Formats: sequence, structure tokens, C-alpha cells
Amino acid sequence: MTVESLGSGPTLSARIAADLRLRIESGEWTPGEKMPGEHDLSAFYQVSRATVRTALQDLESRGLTVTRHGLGTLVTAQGGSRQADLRRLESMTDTIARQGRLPGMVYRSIALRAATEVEISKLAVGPGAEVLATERSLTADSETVAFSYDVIPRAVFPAEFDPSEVSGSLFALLERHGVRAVVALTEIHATHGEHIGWGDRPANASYLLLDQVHSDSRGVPVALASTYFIEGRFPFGLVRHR
Amino acid sequence: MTVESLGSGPTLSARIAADLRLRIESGEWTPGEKMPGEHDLSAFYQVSRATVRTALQDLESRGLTVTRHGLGTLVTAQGGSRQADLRRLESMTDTIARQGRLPGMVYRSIALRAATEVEISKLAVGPGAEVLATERSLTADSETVAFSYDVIPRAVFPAEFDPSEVSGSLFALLERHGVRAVVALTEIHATHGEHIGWGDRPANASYLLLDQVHSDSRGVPVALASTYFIEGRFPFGLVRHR
DNA sequence: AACCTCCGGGTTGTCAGACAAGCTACTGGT
DNA sequence: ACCAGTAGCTTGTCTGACAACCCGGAGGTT
Repeated sequence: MTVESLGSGPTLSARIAADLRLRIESGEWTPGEKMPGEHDLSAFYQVSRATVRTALQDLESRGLTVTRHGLGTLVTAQGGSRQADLRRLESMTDTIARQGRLPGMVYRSIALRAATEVEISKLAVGPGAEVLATERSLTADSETVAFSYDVIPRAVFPAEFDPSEVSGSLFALLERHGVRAVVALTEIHATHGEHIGWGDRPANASYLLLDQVHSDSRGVPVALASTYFIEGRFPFGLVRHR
Repeated sequence: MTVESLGSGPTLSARIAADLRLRIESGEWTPGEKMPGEHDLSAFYQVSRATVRTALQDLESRGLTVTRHGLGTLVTAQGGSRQADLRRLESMTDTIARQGRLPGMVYRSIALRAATEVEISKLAVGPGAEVLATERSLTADSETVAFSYDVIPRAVFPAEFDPSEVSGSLFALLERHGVRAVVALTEIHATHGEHIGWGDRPANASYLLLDQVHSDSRGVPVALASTYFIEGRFPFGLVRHR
């Protein structure tokens, strides 16, 4: 196995981790089975054992494997990839696409307005600061799966910014302006009621609410997102581990 | 800083990671601030840089820090520890205690019965296998916070097992019989309705349902747990990251 | 036959030093 | 005021070695 044949990635260990994830999900090793030792893997990928260890630590942090001193690395789960992994921060568009469904979104409103007190606090902006507030529904294969209320500080955008240019993923919008959200502090709630959402939606539905504060790598808050997922239309999964 | 003064842990890097977590949560470095470099940390703890790197990868996998090539390690969040971290698999008792509340539980029923078809499939046991099924409510400071339906294969316990000995945490019960759950494949749902739970509970409440299949390190399913958390009585948090 | 102790091979954890690759901030020029 | 180049710091990867640990088998005892 040559390194070049692996997919792209920022670091060598990340590419190897990605390849190992694929091999696990393809069923090359069944749950409970022992993976090759670090020495064998380093020979196979022709990298140092240190690099292999970094990749294996990535797998373990995702709950796919368990590595134990003196024993080896065991595969624990291989089915978790079908569902949206709550630990991974990615755009809703990518999340839906990963499930093999066609993502889409319909903006209901896009407006610049003064920030509310809660927003001022959570976004750490000055009083009276302006924000870009959007309301949109997210669809998968043309079925509405979620309603999202998002808020971005006006200061992120240049002076000549035109709200009407907003379209598609907010992650992409942020990155077009040089801002990259890497962490999101998330609260998870359950709720229901007819006041949630708009348009065509199930009667008496339950909603899974993800209340998120997105920040860049320096800890500066760059966006608030409150997303209501319609129960039953969007599988949320997670691999928990010790 | 001497290694001996750090808390206990299976490995050196785990002890250092735990210490760094404490230092982050204590506010020694504010979000956005750069932590000392790996070389400085290895000198401080008097361990090799490889060990420090392992500890830092643990922090990053928890979303507490972001490490970037050529730049350093930045602290991103320090407030996430107040809430239950969904990524960490631990007993409900420990989770409640971590929030500074007094955990308790009331068993409503404990019974041995034949496994249902769904249970046979999820637990990978033979048809007609027996299971231990329990219903219980979980309390924090005497307030009911969740209802849990749990199922454990009969085969986990010895022949002379007496269901009436069941009490306290199911994790502890499993470990008393030499079984250690290390991974849980979890589905997250929102639901509501008066048919959920029993006894004193809010009218028209929403519930966050965690549907989990617990497995040991060899991938063998050892328990099913369906836990309904009463919305508003139990904060669920998560640090998502790229 | 059943049980126990010891031991050896295989595996991960840690160590040390070195070089490559990437980022930031400053310097010096235009 | 602006821009290119660079020095210095930081993380990523490499190499080789030894320590700590786990499992299963050999050999002995009961």
C-alpha cells in the first residue's frame, strides 16, 4: 500500500485513519475481531509506528475501536456510520448527503437586525450590534426534515455585504468570508408543539432541538444555530464509549 | 511537576490528559488562548513529547482544544463540563453525581422473561433466550429525571442468580459479574405522550429518548437500555468539532 | 482428569533525538 | 503605505529501543 493512493487530508495520519475507517465499515474486520498490530500496519502503509498510533487514536476517539495495552486493537462497532454522527461538526448539507439523500434548503427569511440580549451574550458582541438572522427549512429528497434559526454577527461580513446573496449552506457562507467554525457547544433538547416550524409538517410531531454556539479555532463565537429536527425523519446516532 | 502527584490512571498519558482537563476547566487558559508548546509541556511533566502528544490528542478528541500544525494548541471551550457529555459512556449514577446532584433510583419491576424478537436481534442471542428486564426511574436530588427500560441477557449471570439481588447501577451489576460495557451504539429520539413513564411527572412533557446497545470490548452485546429523559430536568450537552 | 504456576512470545506504552513542514511576526525594501 | 522575504517557533513524522502488559501453552501437582 502506497501513501499516495490514499485520499487527501491535512496530515498523513488523518489519511490513514480515514482509510482504516473505510476498511472497518466495509467489514474487513468484524466487531470483536483484532486488527493487525501497529507494527504490521506501519509496514503495510509504509509509515512509522508513531503515525499509525495517531491514526488508531483517532479511531478509538470515535468509538470504532478499543486499544488495550498488551492485547491489541479490537473493532467494536461498524454500523454507526449510517446515522448522522452528532460528534462531528459538519454542515447540514453534508450530513444529509452522507446519508445518501439529496440535500436542499428553503430560506423563509433573511434579515439584518439588532441582536437580542441573549445573542449579545452568546456571541460576545457589543450591545446594539447587528446580526444576520435567517430562517430556513432543510430538506432531504424534497422532504422537510428540519427547521433552523441561525444568527451570524454582522461584523463577520464586509461593509458592502448584501443579505440577498445568502444561499445554500451557512458553513459555506462563512468560509467565503474567511471564517471557519471548528467547534460547536451544543445543547440537546426535546420539544413539541404546533408553534414550531411552518408549512407542511406532521401534526403533533416531536422535535429534537440542537442549540449550538459555533466558534472558530480561537474560541471566537461566529454563529448561533437552533435547529429543530422533525422526529422520525432524521436518524441521529452516536457511539458512546469509555 | 512530578508524575507521581497526578491522579491514578491506566496510562501515563491518560493521567496527564486528566490533569490538563482540570487545568483547562479551572480557567488556567481562556478560550482562544494558546497552551504551552509540546516541548514545554514535556519538560513540565517530565515525560517524553510522545506522551504529551497522546494526551493532547485526547483533549482534541473531546473538543476541548484544537491543535494546528505550525501554530500550537488552542483552548476552545471550558464550560462544557457542567453538562452530561453524551460522548462519554458512564453510568447514570455517575453522570448525575458529576453534576453535583445526589443520584438515586427506584425500581418499578425486575423480572426474568423470554426475549422479544427485537431483543434477540439486538443482543445477538438465540431464539427463546431469557433476559433480565428492569423498569426503573432515575432521580437527582429526589426529583425524577428519567425513566429507563433495561434488558440484559440471562446468560451473563450465573445459574444461581437471584433477580432480587438487583439494585443500584446496572453498570455496577454487570461488573460484579465480570462484564464491562465499553461502547454503546446510541440512537437519539424526541418523543412525548402520557403513556411514557409512571408516577409523578410533568403533564404534556417532552422526552429525550436514548436507545442504546451496550457492548463489551469484543463487540458482544451485553445490555439494551432505553432511557426517557424528562425535558428540562436534565441538561444534555456535547462538544462537536471537525 | 482437573487444576495451578511459570514462562515466553506478541502487543501496546513510553522514551530519546532528529529532521521536515507549516505558521506568525518582523525586517527591509520598494 | 505596501509588499516580499526570512528567522524562529510550533507541530508532524521518522527511527530504534526498551518497559509494561496480556494471553496461551508447557509442565508440574493434586
